Amino acid sequence: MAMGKINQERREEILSAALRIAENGGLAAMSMRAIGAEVGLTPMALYGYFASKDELLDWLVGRVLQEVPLPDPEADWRERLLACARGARAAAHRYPRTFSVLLNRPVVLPEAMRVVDPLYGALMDAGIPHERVAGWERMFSTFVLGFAVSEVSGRFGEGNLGTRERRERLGPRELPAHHRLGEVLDLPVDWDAEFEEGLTRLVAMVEAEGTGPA
Amino acid sequence: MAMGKINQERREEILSAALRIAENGGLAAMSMRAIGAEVGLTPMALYGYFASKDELLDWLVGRVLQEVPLPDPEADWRERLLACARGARAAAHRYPRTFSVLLNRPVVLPEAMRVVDPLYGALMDAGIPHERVAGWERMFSTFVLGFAVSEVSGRFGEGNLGTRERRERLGPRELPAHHRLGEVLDLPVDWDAEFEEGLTRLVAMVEAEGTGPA
DNA sequence: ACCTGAACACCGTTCAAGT
DNA sequence: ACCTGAACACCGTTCAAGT
Repeated sequence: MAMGKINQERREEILSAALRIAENGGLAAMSMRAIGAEVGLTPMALYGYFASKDELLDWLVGRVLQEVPLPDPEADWRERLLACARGARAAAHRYPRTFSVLLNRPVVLPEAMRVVDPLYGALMDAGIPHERVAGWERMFSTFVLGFAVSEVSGRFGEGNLGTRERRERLGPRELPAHHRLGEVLDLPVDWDAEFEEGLTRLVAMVEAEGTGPA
Repeated sequence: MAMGKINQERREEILSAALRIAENGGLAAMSMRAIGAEVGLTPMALYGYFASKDELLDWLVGRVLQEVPLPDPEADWRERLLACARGARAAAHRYPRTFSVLLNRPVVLPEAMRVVDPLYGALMDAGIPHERVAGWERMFSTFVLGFAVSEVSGRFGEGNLGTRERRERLGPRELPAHHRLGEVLDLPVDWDAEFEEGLTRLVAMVEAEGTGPA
């Protein structure tokens, strides 16, 4: 940037505008021109706040991370882990078209550390050896982000509509296991319950490795 | 499309060209013009094979999935699960700039079912109740894809370079847990081992829920 | 310190036309 | 059945200029 003080409030305003545009219209609609118009500026004025659109997207990761609430530090470490996970998934549901930037871009922001820090704290309090805390945090956040992104990107399937007919187009020779399972695959899915089940398993695994409160 | 027979070979050729361009130059370099030039066609000729660039990207998901090898159906269910997971991660390392399309786009392709089918088969053979097979497959593939995408997108950090100085810029008040952990966070990470550890845990969990071979 | 306007080299895509 | 060329409405970004 090579720039002196710049108006931080205005920068936040620009990022919120970008987020708004991405949520109605999709990420593709989030052009510099559209963002500029949303805040009443020429597209070129944005280059006073961000060196490029790519840098703006990096900051947008931080803007989305701000929407993940921090857990109550007084709570049990289990409660803190659950609160972080549920808060992140809730943010994904709130910003379904933008959330995937979290998995697609290298995270090199203070905001990322702000969100990771309570996870480190909870894992230490669970008694995880210090040299293994970062690895557990990666497991935990990979599950949470992976699940949330899969949900909102539609990778898990949009309510299984049409799944049955697609399955039958290929036949039991190509898809033996699908056909053995049959109509069980068309059952509705309780995504909340599935997420909570995964979380419960993870917390149990942390508990098993931990040696009790530090 | 509203189109009769079209040259399937040519379509594969186009998708391979697109993959090649994305890998050297990044996804942003994968323009219709660039893809056309790579196969010796006008950009407009591509619209005879794909209705839009978006549809081309959907097919590209299938093209990447083709790179995930199918496991030996004679092997133990554990071996089959491991083979699928390692094969998918290997594909991510082979196509680091393209692989994230798998998590970002709804998957509605026969190729996706082709990859999922052996997972269903392995989970059934592990004794997972039929109505829970799809859920387990989602857990498993979320871990594998989430980990692989995080690795290649740099979300896990590029060898922790600069982590220390960024940590110290924020101080122990904002990042208490980071500072309690201190230099342990700068230790090098064995990604292969971390992936294998996660896999081992997942397989153990499947085994615990399963009731033995069907 | 912050913003604009014109311009450049690109995009994806439509349309009419060619063989 | 397959492909081209010109054109349209967009992009991100540079540069010189304005206050």
